[in-house]
Amino acid sequence: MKASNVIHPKPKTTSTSNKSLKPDHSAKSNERRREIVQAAYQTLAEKGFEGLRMREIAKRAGIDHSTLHYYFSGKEALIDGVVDHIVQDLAIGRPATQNVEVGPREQLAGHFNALIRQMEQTPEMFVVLVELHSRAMREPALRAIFAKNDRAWKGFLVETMEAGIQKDEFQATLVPEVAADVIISLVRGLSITFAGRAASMQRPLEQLLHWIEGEGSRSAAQRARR
Amino acid sequence: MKASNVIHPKPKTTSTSNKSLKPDHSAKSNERRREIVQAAYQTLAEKGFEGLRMREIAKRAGIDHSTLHYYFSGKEALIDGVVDHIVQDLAIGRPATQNVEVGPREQLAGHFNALIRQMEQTPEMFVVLVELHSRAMREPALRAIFAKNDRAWKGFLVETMEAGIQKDEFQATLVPEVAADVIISLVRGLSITFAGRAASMQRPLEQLLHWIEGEGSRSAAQRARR
Amino acid sequence: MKASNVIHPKPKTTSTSNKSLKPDHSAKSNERRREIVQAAYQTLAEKGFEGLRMREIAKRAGIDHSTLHYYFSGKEALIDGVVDHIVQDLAIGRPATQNVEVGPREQLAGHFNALIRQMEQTPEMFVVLVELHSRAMREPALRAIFAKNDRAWKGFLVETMEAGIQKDEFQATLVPEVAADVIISLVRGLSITFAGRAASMQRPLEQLLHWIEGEGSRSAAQRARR
Amino acid sequence: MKASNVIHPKPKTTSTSNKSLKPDHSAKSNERRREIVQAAYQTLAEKGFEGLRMREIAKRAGIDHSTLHYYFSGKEALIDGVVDHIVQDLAIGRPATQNVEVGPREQLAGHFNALIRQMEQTPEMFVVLVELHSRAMREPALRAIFAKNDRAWKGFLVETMEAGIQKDEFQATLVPEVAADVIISLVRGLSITFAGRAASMQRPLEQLLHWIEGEGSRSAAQRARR
DNA sequence: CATGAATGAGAGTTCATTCAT
DNA sequence: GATGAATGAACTCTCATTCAT
Repeated sequence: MKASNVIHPKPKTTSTSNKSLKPDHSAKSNERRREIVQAAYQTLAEKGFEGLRMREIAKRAGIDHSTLHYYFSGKEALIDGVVDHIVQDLAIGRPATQNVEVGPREQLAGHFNALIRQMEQTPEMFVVLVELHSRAMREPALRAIFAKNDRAWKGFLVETMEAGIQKDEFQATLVPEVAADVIISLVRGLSITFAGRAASMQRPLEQLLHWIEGEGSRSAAQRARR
Repeated sequence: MKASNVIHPKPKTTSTSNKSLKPDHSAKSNERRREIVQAAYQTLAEKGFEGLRMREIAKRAGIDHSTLHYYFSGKEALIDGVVDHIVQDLAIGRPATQNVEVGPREQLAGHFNALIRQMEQTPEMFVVLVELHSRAMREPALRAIFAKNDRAWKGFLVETMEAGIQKDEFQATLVPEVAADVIISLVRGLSITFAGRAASMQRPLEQLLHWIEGEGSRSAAQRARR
Repeated sequence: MKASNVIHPKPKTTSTSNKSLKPDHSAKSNERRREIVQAAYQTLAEKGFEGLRMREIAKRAGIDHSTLHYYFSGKEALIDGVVDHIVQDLAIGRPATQNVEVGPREQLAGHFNALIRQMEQTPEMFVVLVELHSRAMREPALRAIFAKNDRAWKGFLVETMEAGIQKDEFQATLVPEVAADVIISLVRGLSITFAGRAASMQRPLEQLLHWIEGEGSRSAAQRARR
Repeated sequence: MKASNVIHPKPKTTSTSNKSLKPDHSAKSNERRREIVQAAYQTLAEKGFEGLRMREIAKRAGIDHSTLHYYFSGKEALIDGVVDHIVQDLAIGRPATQNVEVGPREQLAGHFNALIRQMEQTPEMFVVLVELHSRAMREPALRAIFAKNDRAWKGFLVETMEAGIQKDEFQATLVPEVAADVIISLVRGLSITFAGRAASMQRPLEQLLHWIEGEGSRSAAQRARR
């Protein structure tokens, strides 16, 4: 990188979510914005923030780089768009709440499997996530976004833990909040350690699940009996 | 026709480990190099790769930016220096092997505590590590360096696991390698999730330790008796 | 590890004739390119390659130096443009073939006069030519361009020599190819020796013409009779 | 080239011959200076002024680049040294005056042969000469040096012409000064056109010699008889 | 005498951004 | 709405030169 992105630092309006600058959300316009965000997302996955260039994003989106500035007021606004996009994907990919139809153990196992599948199918997502987490360490605004996201994730996990304990599927001594933290951070760490090798995440996650069930839990005992 | 001369004369040796280019450095010179790497390290922690500027590193090191090029052939070489530095620190901060004097459980607990302390005392280190891991996802050479580092770390953990199982301090059903993977990735994830809040890492790590000990292990039983 | 990103991303295609990179240029754009080449040409004449600076060329062309990079991908490409320009001028300033209307002797004399006039009117051209020939001694690609140009020039001269011999205007013993070599190199040498004093080239060129005619040639005899 | 030579243009003391700045010409010191000039000469031949770097010259001379500044006050002074060197070589390689022992025709033929041999043996010399002539077009001081050199060369040639005419070895109608100009410029031009192919210079020079002798001159007649 | 260290001016190049069309 | 042209600030890197040792 010769010239950097951060060239014109601008007043820095704490950024990260002052969207709504362009209120004319015609359907076509919104579609274009989505395409651009997608292009930015891919570029970010491949080059990182360090190598993220407006011109490349524009080219990938099939538009002129000037046109890009028509849809997004600047690089920061575009990055905000990418963050929004990924946060939405994250929300979609995660159960909003404990499903009463399936048991907690099954639910958690399903959650883990979903994560593994996602890493197999869209590995770029995890690359971008690490990139963003890295940036979040320096940008409070972004950190706040992830914190909020984590709270939602953790909420689901805590709910699942409590249900599991109650139904005697999980270890009784489990502290739901601590277990949720372990799950979140382990997944996060695994996506770095085993980047691009989703299959390798399986056994560690299984191990975690076993621990959560505990030796004497009903489900564990049942499975042992089988 | 090669129009202008010597514009970018570097053969570009794909770099990454042609250290020893400046082998016989006087003590003072080596000291300067260390200072510069330290400055680069701090700058990287604060600005990330995205905002890493030679001029700022130089200013931080208290030298002219061209002097910086006297010590390091270019930005790449300097970054290699930072990577070397952090990898060394990593090696130093980690037990090389299982200590026979203390029990495996104590050893592991000590390891976790050391990590927490390190995150309290040098939080930048973890910021830089995430930055580097992020970059490693795109750069095989860097990935290889971390892979090697992980192997050493995992080696120690596996050894500890085996010793713990043998001495009946750890769960007998434990698969040492899987447990080691869990530990490494959990620590990695925690350093992101709880960046700057080292204390919050404690309970998740304790939970992990309990799981590793298992309910019926001797040490757990002993501690329960007390 | 590729430390910094995109620092020198150019694949460096060894260049020299990847023209047509910007093929479909609007008339205005092409005009600008011509202006820039002209500015580069003038700067080269005044400062030589040694003192050729992108910023000065830009200033001379009345544009920002970064705009210059909009039209030419780099210094090399710009220099290639200058070479193209001068080679074209060279081709234009030289009869493509022997004109049947005028006699060979007259044709050659006219050629010499044209050269003298050109040196009077555009002395920079010869300065640039020497600069380029100097560079060609080290750059095979440029040498090839001049070799091609020389072949065309020599072709015309050989044709003229042959016609002159046949029409008994030139010495019968003349070896056309050798004479052509003499002409080309003498002109080249005169433009150095008498740089900026075009008039001084006249007598040497007349002497050469006399020698080519020879003592007993018809035209010489005729002129002597008059 | 990124940074240029001409970086610190300095008052420009019209340069080109203010030597004697370092009066302590101990034998050893003078020897060193000669070595450095030789190194600069070679580098100039290979890279041209455009690529001439003090550090490379120093390395080639086997000394530190700082030491080079001890022997030469700066780049300009060193270049002056190279010019002096080549001008001396030029003087040595050329008969100071007409040799009465051998006939003028023989003398001239010998002169041409000597030039061809020199181009075979030390082609770099001609590369450097073109480089210097190119620069002389922009630097009056250097131009003056070459003018002086040319006067000496021309003096010898005129003398030879006159002797040849008198002894009836050369064409009676020859104008010695014009013929001398032709010789000088032809040689100059040939060294460019046939750079690195000294043998190709032979026939053009023979042609010139024949013309100078003229058809009916005694020597030509004699040779024809043989 | 010689050198390692340091400097500063400036080079080519990049890139986000703006503006007129 | 879209684009080609233009900008300027900032970047990495180079090099002749100087200075303390």
